Amino acid sequence: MDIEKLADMLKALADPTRLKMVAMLHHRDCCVCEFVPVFKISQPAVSKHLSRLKTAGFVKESRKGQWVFYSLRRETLEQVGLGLMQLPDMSEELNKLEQQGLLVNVCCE
Amino acid sequence: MDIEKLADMLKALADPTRLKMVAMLHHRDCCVCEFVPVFKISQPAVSKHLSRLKTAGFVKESRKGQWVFYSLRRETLEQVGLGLMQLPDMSEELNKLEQQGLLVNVCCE
DNA sequence: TTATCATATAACTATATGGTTATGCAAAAG
DNA sequence: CTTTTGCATAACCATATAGTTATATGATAA
Repeated sequence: MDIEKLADMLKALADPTRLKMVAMLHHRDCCVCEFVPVFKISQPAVSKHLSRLKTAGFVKESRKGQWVFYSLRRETLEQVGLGLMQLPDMSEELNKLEQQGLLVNVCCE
Repeated sequence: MDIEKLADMLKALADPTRLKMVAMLHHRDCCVCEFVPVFKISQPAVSKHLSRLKTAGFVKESRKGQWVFYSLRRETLEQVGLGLMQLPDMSEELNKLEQQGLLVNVCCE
């Protein structure tokens, strides 16, 4: 995965409120008005957090009558886990450093 | 793992520069002055990123003469991966909602 | 000792982030 | 049709974040 994309997905998760939202959605789909009393923040704040999670691909929404329910896209969470285990190869950057003589060589280590 | 702690660790990773630093350290220990030409940011900026990674437990430092080399703490990365797979149980929060009659029940779904 | 190099920290700045209130719209209820 | 409920968006504000330059410190070189 592109490292900029991975960083953006991590940023979407890197907030206690959004992490707890994901944990709740692990149990059960939830609608916006159910999150409000749990986190004790305003409804627009909840909507913005869910929008952030949606943009990053962690949740999808579906309207049920007057409610909008959010559900977890578990495969996206797995992608992030995999992405962390398989970080992109940076050896080219290190090779460039070596060609420019910018690698530090410590004697007697 | 505590969800606040996990969020904080994710925040430390959720930056393209720091993610690339971790990827580089996956190959080889690096000192501060090696990162500077790779990321084209100032030396203090590099130091601050490394300090953030260190506080979160992702790297450790060791002085080698005049240089300070940073190395990866791979077990911390694994902890984060595990933490994402085993998010804390939020069923208690859902039970509270149910007791308060705040769970939405959609008919005919 | 003095000068230089590598690094860390302090002070500052611009932008990102997470919250708020106000408001508009869609769906359900009266 | 009118009112109410649930949600999203806009505008705004305070704090966090990521960069900068200036400077202090520790280790090496002269």
